[in-house]
Amino acid sequence: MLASFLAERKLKKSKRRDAILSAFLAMETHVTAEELHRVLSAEHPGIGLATVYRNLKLLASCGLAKQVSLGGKAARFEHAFRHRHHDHLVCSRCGKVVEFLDSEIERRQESIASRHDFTLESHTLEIHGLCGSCRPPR
Amino acid sequence: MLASFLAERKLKKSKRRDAILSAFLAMETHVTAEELHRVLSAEHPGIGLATVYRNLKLLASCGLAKQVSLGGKAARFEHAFRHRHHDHLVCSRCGKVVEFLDSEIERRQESIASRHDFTLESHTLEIHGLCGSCRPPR
DNA sequence: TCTTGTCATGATAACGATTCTCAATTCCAG
DNA sequence: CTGGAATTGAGAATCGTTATCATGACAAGA
Ligand SMILES: [Mn+2]
Ligand SMILES: [Mn+2]
Ligand SMILES: [Zn+2]
Ligand SMILES: [Zn+2]
Repeated sequence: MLASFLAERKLKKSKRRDAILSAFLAMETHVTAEELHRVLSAEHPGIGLATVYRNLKLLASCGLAKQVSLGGKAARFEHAFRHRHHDHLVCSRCGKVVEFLDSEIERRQESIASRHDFTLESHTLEIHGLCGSCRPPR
Repeated sequence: MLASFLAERKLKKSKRRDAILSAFLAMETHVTAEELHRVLSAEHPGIGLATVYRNLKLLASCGLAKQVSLGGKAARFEHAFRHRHHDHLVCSRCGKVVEFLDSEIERRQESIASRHDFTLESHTLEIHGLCGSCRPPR
């Protein structure tokens, strides 16, 4: 997947590139470039933050990663290979993220787009609220 | 509306504040602080960009304006007084914005939130695509 | 109307996230 | 091996936004 993408565009393999890819794949959260950089620094000290950004963008453009916002200011990346599209429910207090997919909502978005003569390209749906453990009791 | 809000918090009226409010109200688009500043500069030269930011934030906190993102990097503000909640359809090429409201989608978001034991606070739904005039013919 | 304490403002510095620049390094096809 | 091309790290630069701070405007009371 990455290999063919690199080949097609005469991009090279590199130790850091591989390290970033596997660190990202090992990650199970919606991660920030900085967070990933911190993790990587343990095994690969000296790796630059800019390189993490560069490669994350690369992973995104070849479909291995997907950038999402989740409300915060820093961009977050999630796995995109063999991952169904989904939207997010985010706790505004602790940041907990729940992924969901509602096909009726998806369908309606299609119809809204075509009703207004738009060719749907993508959409972002984020629901923010307080999760059970953050909700004040009583 | 603004007046009572200001009074409650011992904030003052001011020429610029009024100017910003009315310029904003006159605006029919989803405007950027910088765009509004540019417009204001015609009638009120010398008004600072920081002041526009400050007051736009104020308008938002008293319910006269609402901040939305619409995909770009700069925050945009839209009227919020006597305005029903709605979501946006945005042309990824020319930036055209269409507002819509789908009550079934709204309802489903409620149910998704409660299904996961979240207390819904807000949501953001943005559909991106190409509008009719931007879509390549062929 | 003058006084005064408070709030608002403009200029500009600071910020955080991200990208860019560029010289040094690493790749890899030949 | 080599040479040319791609990659990298460090740090500068960018962009939108906020913070600082000295100065000006406001409103309420004397
Ligand atoms: Mn996700
Ligand atoms: Mn709108
Ligand atoms: Zn929570
Ligand atoms: Zn368009």
